Amino acid sequence: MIGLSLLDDLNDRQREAAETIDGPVLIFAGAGSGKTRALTYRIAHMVREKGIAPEHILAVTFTNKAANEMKERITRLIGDDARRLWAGTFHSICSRLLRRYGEEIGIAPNFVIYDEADQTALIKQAVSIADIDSQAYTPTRIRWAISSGKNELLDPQDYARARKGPFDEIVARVYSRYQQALRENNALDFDDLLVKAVELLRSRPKVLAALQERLRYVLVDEYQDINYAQYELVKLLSARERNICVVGDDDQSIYGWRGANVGLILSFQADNPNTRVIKLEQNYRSTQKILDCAHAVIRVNEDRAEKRLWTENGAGDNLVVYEAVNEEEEAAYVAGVVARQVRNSGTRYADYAVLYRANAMSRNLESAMREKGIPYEVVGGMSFYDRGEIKDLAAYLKLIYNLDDSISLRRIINKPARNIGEGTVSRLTQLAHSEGVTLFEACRLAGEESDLRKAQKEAVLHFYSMIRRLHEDAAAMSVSGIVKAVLERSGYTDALQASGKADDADRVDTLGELVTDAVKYEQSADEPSLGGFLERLALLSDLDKAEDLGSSVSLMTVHASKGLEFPIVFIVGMEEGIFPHERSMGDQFELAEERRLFYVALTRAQRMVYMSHARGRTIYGSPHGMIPSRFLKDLPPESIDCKFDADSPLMPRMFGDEEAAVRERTVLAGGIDITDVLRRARENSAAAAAQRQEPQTPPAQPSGGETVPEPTEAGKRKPAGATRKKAARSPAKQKKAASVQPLGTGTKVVHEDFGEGIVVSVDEKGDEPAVTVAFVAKGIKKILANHPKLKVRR
DNA sequence: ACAACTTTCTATAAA
DNA sequence: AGAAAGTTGT
Ligand SMILES: Nc1ncnc2c1ncn2[C@@H]1O[C@H](COP(=O)(O)OP(=O)(O)OP(=O)(O)O)[C@@H](O)[C@H]1O
Repeated sequence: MIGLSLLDDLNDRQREAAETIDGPVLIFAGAGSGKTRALTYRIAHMVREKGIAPEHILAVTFTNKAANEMKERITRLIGDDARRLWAGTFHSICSRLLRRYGEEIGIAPNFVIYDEADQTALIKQAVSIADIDSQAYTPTRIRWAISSGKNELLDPQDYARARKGPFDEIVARVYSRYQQALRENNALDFDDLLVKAVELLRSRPKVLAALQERLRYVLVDEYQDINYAQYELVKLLSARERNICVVGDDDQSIYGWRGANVGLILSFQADNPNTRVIKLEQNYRSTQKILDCAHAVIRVNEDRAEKRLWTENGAGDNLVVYEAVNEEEEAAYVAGVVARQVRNSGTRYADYAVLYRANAMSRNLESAMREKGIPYEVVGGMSFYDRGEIKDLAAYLKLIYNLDDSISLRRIINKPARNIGEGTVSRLTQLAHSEGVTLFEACRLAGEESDLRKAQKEAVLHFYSMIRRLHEDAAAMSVSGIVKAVLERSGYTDALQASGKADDADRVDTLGELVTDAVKYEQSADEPSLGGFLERLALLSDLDKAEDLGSSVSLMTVHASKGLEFPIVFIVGMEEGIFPHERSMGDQFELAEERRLFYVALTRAQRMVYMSHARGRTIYGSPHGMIPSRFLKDLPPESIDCKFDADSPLMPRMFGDEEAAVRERTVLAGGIDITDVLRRARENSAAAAAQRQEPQTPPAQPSGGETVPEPTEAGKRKPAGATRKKAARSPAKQKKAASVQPLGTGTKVVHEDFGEGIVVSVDEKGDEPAVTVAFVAKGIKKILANHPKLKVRR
């Protein structure tokens, strides 16, 4: 439909990237410069103009959602051929590879994928057998160590050889047992998917050759966050044709903690002779002020490739830094701004994202959103798929799919209660050991002859035949049919319904949703299968799992927001110990990564950013005083407005006895000196006041109007969340919004009844913005910002 | 074996 | 504060 103008949507540099299809290409550029778009169009161009069959192209993305959206966009550009493209995350691609070719290296095609909880459970077993002090060496720490070993492609022997201390010694021992246990369970953990895929390609030249023949063009997005195993995989696959195009930004490397190595993108050019390096400098996403702030933050880091971005989008509004009393008030502020803007400024809920450093911080935000009736969607954290009942159901499915999976078996053998307790399970384990059979087979043996009591024998045998029958029947059933059969035959639903508790009724509903999920899967998958469904369950990213971002406010971690964009972004919890996180504060490298993370957060925004920090916060149930994040200090003062809330009873004191206020607040904050907060607040109020004197200064309240960059195309990795046109606003709304504009902290005002005064704070929590004004004659009063008797004093 | 109660631990980030 | 783990009584 686009004809010859396919590449018209690209600038010159992007077009160069899209047209250079042979040999190594590195697209290296800052945030929002159109890297992903260049990649997408490059694929379309290859198929459409260069006649390359889509099945010869492999595109690796960071989430499956990104892969699907890329496919969809390419489908729009070139038609249904795009469906034959290979696109996905490293993990899903490896999983598919191993299902197909895994037997070559001894992996049965019905392997199951172990998630973190399964891994930890397995390590616990390995640790207990190995008689290791599990106090000093927690399963979690060992899991981390094993995982980082795997990311470097170290097998247990390599790990033992490279050990550096007593901890590594233990890890090496556990690692070896752990791998043994995985084999016995016919399971792979997340990291194994990569490790085994590399092993396959390295050791089976025929398989490698077949894949190289098929995958002649390899493209990788977000290359700054790949680990060594992934690097090796890409290298192997692209070794023959050497048509490898990678895209990334060293400033956005935020996954070092899980083994990603930013050096791999920095050395790409050296690694691949004749690499064409393409740098993109025009930013299409954000306002100049957002870019200024982002650059001011990231330039502090050393050892980075300097990239200066420019934009035609205009300056935009000043970014806002809000000081909240505590986390609740912070959340109320966010919800208040959203509610008011959606009401008054013609924005939509989907235009907003609230970003935070840690998943646990979503709680307050959620309740604030609920309170104001704002639709929201939490990405990641404790989601649908993490609920106990879903994991139970998944465990049933895994066991039915792979009868060797003892971890899943243990999980559900007594769910619902079947009178098979811990004691019985450990007897079964012993039996399995002594007879050299799987735990599942041990159930059958135990039912025939063993020292179990009659009731237990029957229960175990009954469980065995139930699973056995499901396993056999599954072959002829649809995925949703299997799911339903499990729920019925296991008695799981019955038990929940019989309990009569409200929570359990909710659980029944949740399980019903998984049935729906299975039906949807059947409809969308090319060849639906239980294995495919389980793979999806295991490998979907948090972002993939989230639904309906198109009509709600998105709540997610900064990590999850990578690659996305939103018109308006909130970044909450800008405090020392939170962002940067205290566990990163002791290490320069980790601190630099925290800074990059903040850079990523800022650069998600198209037209407005609100940052907030709380003076106090409840952590582990007890109150803590918080210091504003060091990153806030790096923001250019001329591009930000600071606000704080005078409703806190302490604030007015600042105008009288400031020292007392400081003392009082120091106590409030748990003994931590917050003088710095006050100093900064004063400075910024003064700066803001000074700025407001100048006529051309944009208003503090984002109007959703003039400075808004043009709406994006159907929208990046965020389908329905595109920006609204400004023309849609009614004159009445415009007038209303306009009258609110100039009242920021420090503004001098005059009131018909109260006389002259100065704005002490702006309250955005309510539906209508209110200001607290210190009147010279009448003292401090709180008034609606658009009150007709209130005027700005020139 | 299991429900109800008490104590301890927890919250980086994620496929 | 809330979840997980541990403990007690039936
Ligand atoms: N040539 C262009 N003309 C107009 N808009 C563009 C152009 N290229 C990209 N854009 C828009 O700019 C925004 C950012 O593009 P894109 O997501 O591709 O950037 P990116 O470099 O991948 O960003 P990030 O580094 O954050 O992942 C998108 O909304 C995209 O539609």
